[in-house]
Amino acid sequence: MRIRDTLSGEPRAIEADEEGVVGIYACGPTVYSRIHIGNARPFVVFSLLRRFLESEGYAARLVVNVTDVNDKIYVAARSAGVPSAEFAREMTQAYFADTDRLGLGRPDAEPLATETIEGIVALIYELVEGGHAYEAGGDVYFRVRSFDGYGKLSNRRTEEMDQGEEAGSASLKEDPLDFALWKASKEGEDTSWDSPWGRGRPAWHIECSVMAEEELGESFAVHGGGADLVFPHHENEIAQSEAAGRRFARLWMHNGMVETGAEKMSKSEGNIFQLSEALDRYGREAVVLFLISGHYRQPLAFGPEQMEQAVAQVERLRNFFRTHQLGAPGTSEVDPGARRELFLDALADDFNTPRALAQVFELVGDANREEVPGAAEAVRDMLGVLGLDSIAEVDAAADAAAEALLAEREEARAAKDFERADAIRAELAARGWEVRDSSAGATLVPLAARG
RNA sequence: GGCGCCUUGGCGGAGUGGCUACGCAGCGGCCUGCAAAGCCGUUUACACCAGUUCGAUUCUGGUAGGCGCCUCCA
Repeated sequence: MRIRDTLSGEPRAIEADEEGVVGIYACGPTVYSRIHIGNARPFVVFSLLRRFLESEGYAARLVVNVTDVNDKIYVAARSAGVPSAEFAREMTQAYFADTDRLGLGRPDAEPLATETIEGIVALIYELVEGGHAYEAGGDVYFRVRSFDGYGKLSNRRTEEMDQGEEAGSASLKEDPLDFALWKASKEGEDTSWDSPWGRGRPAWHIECSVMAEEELGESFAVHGGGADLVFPHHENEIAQSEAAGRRFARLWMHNGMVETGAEKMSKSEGNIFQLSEALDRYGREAVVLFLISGHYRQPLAFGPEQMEQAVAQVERLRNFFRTHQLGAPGTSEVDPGARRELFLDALADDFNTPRALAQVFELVGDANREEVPGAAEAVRDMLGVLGLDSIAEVDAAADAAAEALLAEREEARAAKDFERADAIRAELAARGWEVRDSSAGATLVPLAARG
């Protein structure tokens, strides 16, 4: 299993630790609003990466944090008129509910920043003791120039960094490059904790350094997240953890952005499409399929047309299972096992999901042409690795009224009363059923959900 | 301005120094009472300009355009 490592810029093997565990830490959301399709991409990518690794025999452990204390949460809570802790709790629950609907299971651990305060304070204290951080007016800042490796992940040099920030404001920093580890409690902030530097709360980056270590140890296999986190978030995590003597992540993996039009979907751009709405309109299979229809590192275009395509692809796969049963007899030149190997090879090669999906569709096409023993099993297994084996499930049985109409239509057809038969077909369509005639008789299929 | 990435057929989106990616949509056909599903065929795809090469969409250089990060962001 090789993944393109952001730090070295090269494909590198994923290395399990001594216990044989592949620890994966993926940055989760800051819960100040419902998550959108773009936020769902890393959730899907890393959930499926864990799934694939497990299917390959690794013991994978996925940790996805929730950042539930943050400036934006204070702001959003205030405008919602509720205490920020309560607001964060509600949004965290909404995040769990929304991602549950993707049907990919939960990460193995989902730590909250607010439940990691003790460890956060301890690490900051350690950094201060080691000379890598300093207290100033109740805040604590990381001393960037004390860490030689700063900039190695995002390929920036400290000399070239924009230092013009906070022009005019009375910064307490020794150096404009320094970033906050701990922030003194301010007016209007209704959550705070005791620390050696007074009441306050953690700044943005520090919680991930601590949570990753608490859940996965001082060194772990993969650290992931959206490409927009490379700088400063992940750069700062490296600085915090490595300055404190940790080996930290052995490989960095970043997913590209979901774009609408030609722009990144982001809450600040206002061009968002909520995950829950996408699930309502297109169904979980189409949403998951859409999110893996492009390589994880590339930007991915989102739009109604793209989602309709995903719905149509799901339908094609579903139709395959409607007409191809498991345990099909016969012989064929087509080797489903070989397809499955190519599918797994594609995933093992920098998690190339579009290439893997092409193998699925190749086999579906082959088996639609001729009966291929084992094809249905292989397709279902491949989809299973991608969390999409629900597509193989048989349709819910039609209700009695629909079945009666279908029988009536069969009678009309037998009597060559096609006008009547077509009228019944329209009636069934209005009830959500599509009639499909075949030599084996007519069947009812649920109409596909379309946006 | 700095760093990184991208430009593939109507759309989405892989990939490769010479061999049909795949899917969606359109068109024609087969099948069908008609449809649907499925199958077959189909519209000379690789931004532009040079260079390397027997041969480049694939490598190198440049041009144009676009995106991301540099401030909160998956």
